Amino acid sequence: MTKMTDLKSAQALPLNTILEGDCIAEMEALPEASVDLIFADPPYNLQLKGALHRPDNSLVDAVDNDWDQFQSFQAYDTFTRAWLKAARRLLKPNGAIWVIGSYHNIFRVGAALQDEGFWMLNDVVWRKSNPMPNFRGKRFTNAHETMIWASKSDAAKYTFNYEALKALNEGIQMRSDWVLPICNGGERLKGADGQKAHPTQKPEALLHRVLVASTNPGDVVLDPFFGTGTTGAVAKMLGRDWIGIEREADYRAVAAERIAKVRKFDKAALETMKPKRAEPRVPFGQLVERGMLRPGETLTSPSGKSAKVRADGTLVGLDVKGSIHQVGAHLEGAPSCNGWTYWHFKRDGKIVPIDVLRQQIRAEMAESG
Amino acid sequence: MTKMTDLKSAQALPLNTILEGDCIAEMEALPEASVDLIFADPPYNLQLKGALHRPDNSLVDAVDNDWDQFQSFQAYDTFTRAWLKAARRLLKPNGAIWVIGSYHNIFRVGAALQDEGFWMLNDVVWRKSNPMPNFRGKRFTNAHETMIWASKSDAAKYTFNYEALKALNEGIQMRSDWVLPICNGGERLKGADGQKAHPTQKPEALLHRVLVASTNPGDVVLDPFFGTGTTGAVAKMLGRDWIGIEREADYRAVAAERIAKVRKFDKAALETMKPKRAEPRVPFGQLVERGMLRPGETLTSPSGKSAKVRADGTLVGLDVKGSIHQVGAHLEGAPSCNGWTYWHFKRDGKIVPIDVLRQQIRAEMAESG
DNA sequence: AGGCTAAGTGAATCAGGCC
DNA sequence: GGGCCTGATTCACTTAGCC
Repeated sequence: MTKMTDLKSAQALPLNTILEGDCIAEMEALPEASVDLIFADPPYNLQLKGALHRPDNSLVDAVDNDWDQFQSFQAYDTFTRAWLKAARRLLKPNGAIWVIGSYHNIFRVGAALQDEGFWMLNDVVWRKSNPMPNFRGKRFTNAHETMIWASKSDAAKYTFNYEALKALNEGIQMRSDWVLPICNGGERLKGADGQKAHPTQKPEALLHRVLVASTNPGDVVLDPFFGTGTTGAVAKMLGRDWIGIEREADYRAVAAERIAKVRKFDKAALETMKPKRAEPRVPFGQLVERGMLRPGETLTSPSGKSAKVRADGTLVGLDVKGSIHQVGAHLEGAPSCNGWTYWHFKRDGKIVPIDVLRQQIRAEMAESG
Repeated sequence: MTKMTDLKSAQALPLNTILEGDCIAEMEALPEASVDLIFADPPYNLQLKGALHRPDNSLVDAVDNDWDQFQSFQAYDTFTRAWLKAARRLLKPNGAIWVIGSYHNIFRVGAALQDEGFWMLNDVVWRKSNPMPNFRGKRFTNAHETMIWASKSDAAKYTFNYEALKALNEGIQMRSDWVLPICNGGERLKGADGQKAHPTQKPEALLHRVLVASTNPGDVVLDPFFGTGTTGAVAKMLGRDWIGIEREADYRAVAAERIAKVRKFDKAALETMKPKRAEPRVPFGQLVERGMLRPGETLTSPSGKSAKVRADGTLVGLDVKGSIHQVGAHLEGAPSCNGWTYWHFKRDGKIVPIDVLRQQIRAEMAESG
């Protein structure tokens, strides 16, 4: 049974834990096709040539960690392709991946994603509302980072909570550029020495939007470059399961402590706006069977077309017969037509769309469970 | 003498003309190290599978030209590396290149640039103020394109007119994300049939900013994918010399006619380039993403109503869910409601309207420009 | 002229379920 | 998996047309 296999894979997964070690080896040890989403913030391979000072001569605390050093583009590519391959194996067929980077590495990552068979869905720009300025006046303020969102393949039925994102954006569909502040203030984790615990901690708001957009409650989210665990913290809040992989003990310790403090949001708060497709399908014929519309009754369209209802739930127009959608499309010369909103009938002297009858049936269904 | 060599090369250049033919062959025929800047808008290699209709059933006029078709990523890469190699040969040692693209091609272009020895200076995001929406609700609105700005090598003393850009941006350092409208209206070139002359004409404002930033008057600017000649038109306005290369006779004809009409710089034109500074819209969902309000938290109204916040920035009340405005209006039995002033939350023991949080975000945004 | 409404359009990798 | 059918889905801006 498929269900049992799923269950077995799920049980084998070390959910809601931080794995220690190299992400490639750790991913290879996990069961294939077991993860719904991967969020990855890999090393950026910054090519910094020396210390950078602000105009007031203070030193900029740049990323100079060992884990960000690669000998060449080729070495970086080899590393990138290896972890992407391991990541792809882990994803369920309908799974997806997000990778974030800057101009130093994102183009190599993007090309590798395509070469490995991922299917790009969007590139999303995180537009920082408070970036570090360019102190020397030699370039544009580096005010954004780029995220790539890709499904496992071009055939994948990836998750996208369109209505929820549209709600987040007050009724307008969400764009590919997101304006969000960088992570600082109380959210920025500090070590015992008061220094920032991780040089590139991502803001929780960014992960919130990523996870609301592309996962559902109960999904498994894996982050192979876990760092201080922003992915895990937000996943926990949102009722998603998570797995982190991190090499550095210091980061693991900070992440574990951080996530332990996180409270999950109430179940009701996790519900988001749902698409219409999620509602039960009501065949048009049911309206006729139930006597809401009589065979022989005439339906009309806003454009002045008309057709008659038949006993089997089909319509017949001037030179056409078929479903409410087919007849509407034919009469309009359109490639398709939503008959529910196209066709109208008369009730109490008013012209109303037949969709109100469908809504009536759906309301009844909801009441009776 | 270096000066003489420069002069000789410059004289051999076919300045302010459109060369006909394949850009690789044409570039190879020009003298090396003779060009100050290259602006390239190569084919994006869109992989469209079928017709797309808008919700009103009208057909989207997609880019399906032959010149955008490639057999595979490998074929696209071969093409890309060939023209980049020819372009690099043409550049003076301190020259630079801009390439524009979308997620379909820009990652491959970026990786190839690095592999060919170009040195990335910035990636710049063109945020379209009026992009085409995603009609099926399957992805984020594809609301931006990416430009890469790179010098010929990491040793190049490239041109960057920092102060001019800062002035263009009202005294604030220019960022790597530029908000500009797409090219339409009177600027959009039409053919004799009234149809758009080119499917992907770029706005002059974009080229204006590129050329002001990275060239000086008298510099030579080459565009190997000239199209309808936006680069040439803006270069002429700004007193730069230009060279275009274009395969298609139709495009060449339109471009030549267009550029002939252009007059050199007119100060009034600069005024239109200034970004608008309207009060930014802040979706309520951003308060949730940013952790200013917690999913599950209760909001109250002065009239004693209450509702709970959900993870997607919608509210859920007794028998209603939706935006802060919708739920407020419903609970009051009013036709509309300003949720920002209607809903309140508790902070430091005091009841305050959620609008204070919006003001807080706007203050942050104002600081960052 | 001016104000209003309707129609048109832009680099797009744009469906899902059932039989 | 293929074929067939249902039915869900858009934002900002420009231009044309009408009053």
